[in-house]
Amino acid sequence: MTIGKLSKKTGLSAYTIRYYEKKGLIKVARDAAGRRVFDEADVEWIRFIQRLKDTGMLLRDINRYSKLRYQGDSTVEERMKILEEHRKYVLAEQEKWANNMKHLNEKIQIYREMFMS
Amino acid sequence: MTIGKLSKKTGLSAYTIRYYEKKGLIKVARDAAGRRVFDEADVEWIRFIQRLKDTGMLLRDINRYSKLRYQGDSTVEERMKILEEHRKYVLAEQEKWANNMKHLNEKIQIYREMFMS
DNA sequence: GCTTGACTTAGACTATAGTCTAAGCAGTAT
DNA sequence: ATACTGCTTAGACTATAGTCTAAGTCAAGC
Repeated sequence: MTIGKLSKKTGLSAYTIRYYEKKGLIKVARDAAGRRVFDEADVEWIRFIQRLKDTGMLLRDINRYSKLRYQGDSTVEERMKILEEHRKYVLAEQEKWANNMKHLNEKIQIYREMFMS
Repeated sequence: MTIGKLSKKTGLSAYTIRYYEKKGLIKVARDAAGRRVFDEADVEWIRFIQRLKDTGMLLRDINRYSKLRYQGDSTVEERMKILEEHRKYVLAEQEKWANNMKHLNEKIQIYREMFMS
């Protein structure tokens, strides 16, 4: 699969995919002509990167995880620890969002009363 | 209250508070010597800005809201609409976070099984 | 055999949101 | 009076994450 196909599959722009490769987040195979070649495993890995990004992990930290992943199964424990640490962060964020949502609802309610009366 | 006190109260740096003023998010009174003077109403407003920011609203959009707010009660309806729109966004984000959390837990579980066995 | 379209590179540019510096002024403490 | 602290300004600088351009290569269809 070419970078264009992968871009369509993942929703990342080709620019961004190249940028992720340059940063070290993904390692990419090449064909005889020097063009990037991707497979389904790359798609899965990109999707996981997107999840980490969506939950506020910085590329810097995703990169740390990525380096371990490319080192193979011996790094499973360390990767698990990173994810467990990140899980704590996500839980805290969810709490923050819930709290902010509560206040947002209250504010809207106040406005609604002001506007109705 | 000076900018230093407000900074301590809100957790924003003095730099950031000045930056928010420059951007138009907050309007600030001055004393005879030209120094910024804040009151409790400013603290409340900053705290609300922080909530909007924490829920992913861009300064650009917070600014739009701010301009209406400084125009007085006649803009209540419009502000309410902005908040209701933003509320939808926050709900969608919460769903995304919940979904990502689910996958994160699954991944951790897989690692845990790999590590334990 | 030429055009078209997708690919390649390095490096410049953008957006967002700060963060800091330099030079200077105001008010308080010794 | 002098030193100290906290404030003032404009504008330069930083971090993060892309986004795009220029110049060129390659393979397929006509």
